[in-house]
Amino acid sequence: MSSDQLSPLLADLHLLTVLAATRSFTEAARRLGVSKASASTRISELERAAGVLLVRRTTRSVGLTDAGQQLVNDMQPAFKRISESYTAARDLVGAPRGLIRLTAPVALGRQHLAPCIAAFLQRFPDIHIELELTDRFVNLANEGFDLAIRHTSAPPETHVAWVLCETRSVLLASPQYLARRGAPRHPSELTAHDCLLYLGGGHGASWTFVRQAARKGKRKAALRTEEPVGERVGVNISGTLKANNSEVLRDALLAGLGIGLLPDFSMPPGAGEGLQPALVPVLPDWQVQGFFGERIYALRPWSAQVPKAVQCLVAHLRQSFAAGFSAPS
Amino acid sequence: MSSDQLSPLLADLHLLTVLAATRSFTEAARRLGVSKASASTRISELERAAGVLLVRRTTRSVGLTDAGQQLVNDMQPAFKRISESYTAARDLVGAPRGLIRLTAPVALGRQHLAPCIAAFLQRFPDIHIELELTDRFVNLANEGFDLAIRHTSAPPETHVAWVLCETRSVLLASPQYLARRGAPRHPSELTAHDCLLYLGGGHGASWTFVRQAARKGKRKAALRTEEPVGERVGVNISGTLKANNSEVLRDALLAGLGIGLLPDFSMPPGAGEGLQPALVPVLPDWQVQGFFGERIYALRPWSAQVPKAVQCLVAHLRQSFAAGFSAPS
DNA sequence: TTACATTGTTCATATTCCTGAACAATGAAT
DNA sequence: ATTCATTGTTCAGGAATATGAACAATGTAA
Repeated sequence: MSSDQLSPLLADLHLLTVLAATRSFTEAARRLGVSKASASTRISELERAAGVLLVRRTTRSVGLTDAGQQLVNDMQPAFKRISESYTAARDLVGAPRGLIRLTAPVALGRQHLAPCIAAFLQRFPDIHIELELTDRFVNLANEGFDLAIRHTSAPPETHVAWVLCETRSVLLASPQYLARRGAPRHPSELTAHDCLLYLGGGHGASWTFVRQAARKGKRKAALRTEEPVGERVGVNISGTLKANNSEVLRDALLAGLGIGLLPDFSMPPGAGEGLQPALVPVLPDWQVQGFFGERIYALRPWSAQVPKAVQCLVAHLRQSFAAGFSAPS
Repeated sequence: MSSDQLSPLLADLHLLTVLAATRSFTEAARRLGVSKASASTRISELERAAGVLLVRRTTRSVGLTDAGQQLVNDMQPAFKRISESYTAARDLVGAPRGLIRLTAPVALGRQHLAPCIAAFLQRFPDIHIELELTDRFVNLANEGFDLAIRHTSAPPETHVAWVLCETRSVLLASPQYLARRGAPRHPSELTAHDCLLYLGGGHGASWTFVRQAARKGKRKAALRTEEPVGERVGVNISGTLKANNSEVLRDALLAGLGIGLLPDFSMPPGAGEGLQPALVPVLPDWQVQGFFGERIYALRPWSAQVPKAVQCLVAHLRQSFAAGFSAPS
């Protein structure tokens, strides 16, 4: 059939693919920057033109008919290709520009990403960013994201992954708590403490400690211990508060509710520093392993080439994150 | 880059690919069924959005810049795929419909195709046909045709080819001419005659004859000749009229201007029949080879699947053409 | 169950985009 | 060189589309 009468339907067909991904008129419309009224009308119009029902509407949930799903499956790579070709052409000249849809964990995003991004946007005024903070692991390709910041130890192989920086997990408590309950001197003593547990990421209620050389300022003291470096100790922990939000945990730590594990970049400013530190390290000679990821990555669904704007953002983030987070003393 | 802001540009990008194929705003606009004003504005808008010059305008001829050509090359297969997917979905249910852009040789088209098509359109009111008659060999894919009718002996391998019918070339003259100049009894005598030559198709000014068993009504007479069946004779012909239009040749034949070669389907109604035939066969025991093609084909650029409307048209044409053309006696 | 929040659809209004004719520019033919 | 036909662009009027608030329907939570 002549493809020439298809031009005005292209936008509608693209809308259909977005609708298939979001399974929601509201969300699809939002993502395309049109009103949901328009989205609704255009899909209806498309169905009328095609003569086939493409979308199954149950007034509350949106699904695709077999015909619609088949159509979307056939077209999706084509639209992806067109999009990539277009941005490639656009990137040929001039300053990088365009919209970057970015997702990141809530805490990391608020504390570190947002400031970086502010500076970035000032430097590249033609780049727009849409930042969605969520601790849910979104499917980048399906939900239309260009980049994700992830705190993990093993990035998925199906994506392009840039390392932004290394991270550590640090065991912390407030001086008030330690004064009240005493500071543990061996991981096994933690069973007698209130431990604050991070929910999510599929972790159980246990921490694995590895003995390591003490940090700089205390090297001589550490070398005096009888225990060998490399010793492993697993501890089942229990406590009064479990939360899936690291900021809640941090605030609980500050309030003296117990001993908790935080990624180093989540530590409040001034932790372990100064005369009256808000939080101090617990068991500094031991490192907790495999709880929080060991690196921060920028992830991107695989594509033929990376848009210049995304390249710039990643470069900027690498630079900012490489500057590092002040590690607890 | 997020592909989501791309929706409104899709139609423009598609227009760009058509513009690349036609190298003309006027023609591209016509093919897409929009005004050239719109085509012009939209391309300008696209260039502004992309920030790159895509089209090289010399006010008279349209070319693409490197960036534009690259972009079109990248997107073309994607648009083709989308188009095919869409028509496939549309073909899932209901009566066949849609637009078929069809090209055919002028004479064949006017004389035989047009009547067939009239009946076809009546049977399938939802199918629209755009018929372009030209003796130029158009590039189907580039110029956006869905189907071509060709009179040839070897269809290109890159296309899907359906045989509509077999054809023969027939040597004819008017009774008046033969009465005036005498009827040749052997091909070699043609050098003394006025021969009407078809230009085009890359043929030179010679006809190759092969002796064959005489036709039905004269079998006994033919068997009496001394010459063996299969004898080949090449004749360099000359004459007063050469034309690239078989209808002009036919009219010249009718006017008694000479002896000419016509494909059997181009013969005027009643040729060789009745008491006062308008044209009579010349050298009926000889068959001219390799001049006009030996078959009529329907050709189609290769694609994953053939739209239902095109299938129906081809089936209809096969049926109509198989009924055959009344062969000269 | 009963509210509630959210979803998809509808409709009058406003915006956008397309149209068709007039114009300027150019290549071909005389 | 000059004419002529045709091309691409521009502009004002008009058709088609998008908008957003109001509505009805449905999954969820208490």
